[in-house]
Amino acid sequence: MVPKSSSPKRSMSLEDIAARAGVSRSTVSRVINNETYVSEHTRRQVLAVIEQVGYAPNPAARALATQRNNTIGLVIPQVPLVLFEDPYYFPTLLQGISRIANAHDFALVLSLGDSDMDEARFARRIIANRLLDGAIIASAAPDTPLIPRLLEADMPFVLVERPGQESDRISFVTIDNVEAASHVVRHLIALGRRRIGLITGHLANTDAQDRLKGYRQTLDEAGIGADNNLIATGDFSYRSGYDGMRALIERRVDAVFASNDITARGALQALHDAGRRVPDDVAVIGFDDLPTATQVTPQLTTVRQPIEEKGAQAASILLDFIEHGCTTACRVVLPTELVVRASCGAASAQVRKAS
Amino acid sequence: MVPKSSSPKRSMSLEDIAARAGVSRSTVSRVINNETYVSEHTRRQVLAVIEQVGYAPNPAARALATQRNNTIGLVIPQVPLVLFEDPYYFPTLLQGISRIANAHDFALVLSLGDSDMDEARFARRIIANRLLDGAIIASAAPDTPLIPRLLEADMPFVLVERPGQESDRISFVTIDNVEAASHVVRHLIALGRRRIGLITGHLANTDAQDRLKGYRQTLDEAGIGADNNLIATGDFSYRSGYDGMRALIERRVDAVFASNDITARGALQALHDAGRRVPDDVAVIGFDDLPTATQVTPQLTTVRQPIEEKGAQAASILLDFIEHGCTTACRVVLPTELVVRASCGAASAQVRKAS
DNA sequence: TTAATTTCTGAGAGCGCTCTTAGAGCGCTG
DNA sequence: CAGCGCTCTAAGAGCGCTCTCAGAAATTAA
Repeated sequence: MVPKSSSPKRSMSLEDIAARAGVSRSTVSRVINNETYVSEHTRRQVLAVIEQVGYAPNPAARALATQRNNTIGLVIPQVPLVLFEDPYYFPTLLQGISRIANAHDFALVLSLGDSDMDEARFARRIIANRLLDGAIIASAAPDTPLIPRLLEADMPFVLVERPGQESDRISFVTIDNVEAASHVVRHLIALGRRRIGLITGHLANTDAQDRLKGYRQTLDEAGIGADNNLIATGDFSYRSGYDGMRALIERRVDAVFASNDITARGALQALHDAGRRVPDDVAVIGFDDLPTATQVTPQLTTVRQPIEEKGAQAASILLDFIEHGCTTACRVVLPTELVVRASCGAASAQVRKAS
Repeated sequence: MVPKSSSPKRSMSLEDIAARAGVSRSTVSRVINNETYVSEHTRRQVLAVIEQVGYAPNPAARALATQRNNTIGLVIPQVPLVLFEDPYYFPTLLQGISRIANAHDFALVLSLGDSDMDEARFARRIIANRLLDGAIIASAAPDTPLIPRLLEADMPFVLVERPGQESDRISFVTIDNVEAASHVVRHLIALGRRRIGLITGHLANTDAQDRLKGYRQTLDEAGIGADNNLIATGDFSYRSGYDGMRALIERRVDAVFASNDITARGALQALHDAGRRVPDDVAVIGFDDLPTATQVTPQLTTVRQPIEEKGAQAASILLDFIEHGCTTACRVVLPTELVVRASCGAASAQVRKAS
C-alpha cells in the first residue's frame, strides 16, 4: 500500500464535532458516552454529525483521560506448548476470547513469549508497559514469575488452567481434569480392560498433572492399582505419543489413555506400526476432541472440553474485573464429556466379555 | 486475582522521574527517547532513577502526543478459513509477526472478523478506531471491502497472500503458488503419472486460485492437457479432501495434488477406505509441509512454504512503512521447496517404469 | 577578548479526550 | 413569587507525554 504522503488528513476531534453541531465539547462527550442529561434534540443533532463525518473517538486520548485502555491481552509465556502441540486449541480459545472482547469493545493484544527473552523480562514488560487493562494467561508454567508480578502490580488477570499454587487471589477457568481422566479410566475398566497405560502430557502443565492424578486415583480406587511401569512421560506431542506407546506395548497394556488427541494419534501410529489392532488388542482414548479425532482409523474416543467457552468465560470474568472492580477471585470449572467412538472398543465390548 | 482495592498506587510519570533526578521533564524525555544533546552525566543519573523505580512511559500519553500507537494489527476478516483449515499455519505466521513486532517494541493486536459483524462494519471499525498504526491482512477475500477502505484511509497494510486485484498501492508477501503447483505436477509427470487429479482449495483464496492455475498450465504445456473432470473443488478442509478423492477415484486418477496437507490427509483416508494403495495406485502430494505430513502413512510428499518467514517479512515491511513512511508498494515472493517423501512414489518410480 | 557556534537544559503549549464544577433554564411547591 | 430541585449545557483543568523554542553554559573561532 502507498499512502499519499501529501495527505494532511488530520482526523476529526471532539472539538470539531462540537463546532459542527453547535454545542460544546462536553456535550459531544456526553452523547458519545451515552450519558444522561442530554436533551433528545441535542443528542440527535450530535449523532447526526458524528454519523455524517464518521467520527470515532481517539483511543489514546481516551485512555489517557480515563486511565483505561479498553484492551485485554492474551499472554502466552511459552509459545510452543500451547501454540503447536494442540493446533486447534489455540485458535479456538482465541475465538472465544475475541468474541467477548469484541462485544465489549475491547481490543485484544497478543503477547507471545519470545525465545530471546527470559520470562522475568517478559513479565516486566507486560506490566511496565501499561497497555493492558488485564490479561488472560495461557500455558504458564506453575512457577512462572509472571503471576506473582501481576499480583504485585494489581493487574487483573485470569488463567485458563488451574494455577500451580492455590491462592485466593488467582482467578481461573478450567475443566475438572481429574474427574475427566477418572471417567476415562472407569470407562476402560468397565469395558474389561485391566492393564491400562497412560501417556502423560507435559508435566509442567497442571492439566497434565491433573489427568495423571485422576488416572492414578481411579485405578487405586478400583483395586487395580496404578502401576508406574504403565505410565509413559510425554509432552503432548505426537512424537511423545508414538514413543510412549512403543514403550507401553512392551509392557503389554490392553488400553492406553493419551493425555491429548495429538499424543493419541502418535500412539495409534505406533500400534499400527507394531501390528497391534485397535481396539481389539489395545484400546485408545485421547483428550480434547480435536477435529482430527474423527479423521483417524479407528475414530478416536476422547474427552471433549469446551475450549471456545473456556476462552469466552475467561474473557468475561476478566472484563467484569476491569469494568466493575473485583472483590474476590473467581474459579470456573467447565464440564467435559466423554465422546465414545471406535478406538476404545465400546462397540466390541460385548464380544470381549463373551470370549 | 484480587487487586487490593485500597491500592492508590498511581504509577510514575515523567514528572516524578524528573523530580527525583533533579532535572526537567524534557530532559527525562530526551533520555528515554535516546535523543542527542544530553550530557553523559545527566543521562546516567536519569537512567539510574528510571531503573530504580522501574519506570516505563505511559503508552497512551505517548500515543496522544506522537499520533502513533506503536501497535500493529493482524487482521483476519474470515476467521474459520485461516484459523482452522490449516491449524499450524496461523500460529506459525503469528510467531513470525510477533517476533518482529517485539523487536521493534510494537504491540500486536488481533482483530478477528466476527460472525455477528459484516465485513463492512468490521473494516470501518478497524479504521475508525485509530488504535492501529498498520495492519497485516490474512485470509481476506479478494473482494473484501477492507482493502479499499484501508487505501482510502491511508492506513499502511500488508497482505500475506496475493491480493485479488493487482494494484501498485498494495504490498504483499507471498509465495509463488503457480510455480510451486507447477513443480508438483512436473514432478508427478516425471514419475510417469498421466492422470493427475487436483483437489482445489477454497477458490475465494488467491493461493488456491494460483495453485489451480499452475496445475492447469503445466499439464497443458506438457501436452497432457488439463481435464476438468480431474479437478475436484475443495475448500482446504479434510472433508473436502476425502470427498474430492472419492470423486477422483471414480475418474481413475493415478495421482492427485491436494491443495494443502489437511486436504491431502482426507484424500489419503479416502484412498485407504477404497482399498487403493498409495503411492502404487495413486500418488499423493500435498501443500504446506505441516508436522502432520510426517505423521501419516505413507509420509506425505508436499510443498514446504516458509510461513514464519512470511509473517516476519510482512511485519518488517509494515514496520518499515510505519517508521519511515512508504513511497512505493512492496512485493515479496518467498521460495518454496518440494519435500519428497513416500506418498508420491518417487522411491518406487524405477519399478513402475520397468513394469 | 569578544563573537559565533555548539551543547545542554527548562518552560510551555498542545495532543484529544474525561470529569468536575458551576451556572442557566424550567416547572413545582407553599 | 421566592425557593427548591431537576434537567441540561459550557467552561476549564488535567491525564502524561512530545516537541518547539528560547536561553544558559561550554566550546570554538576570529
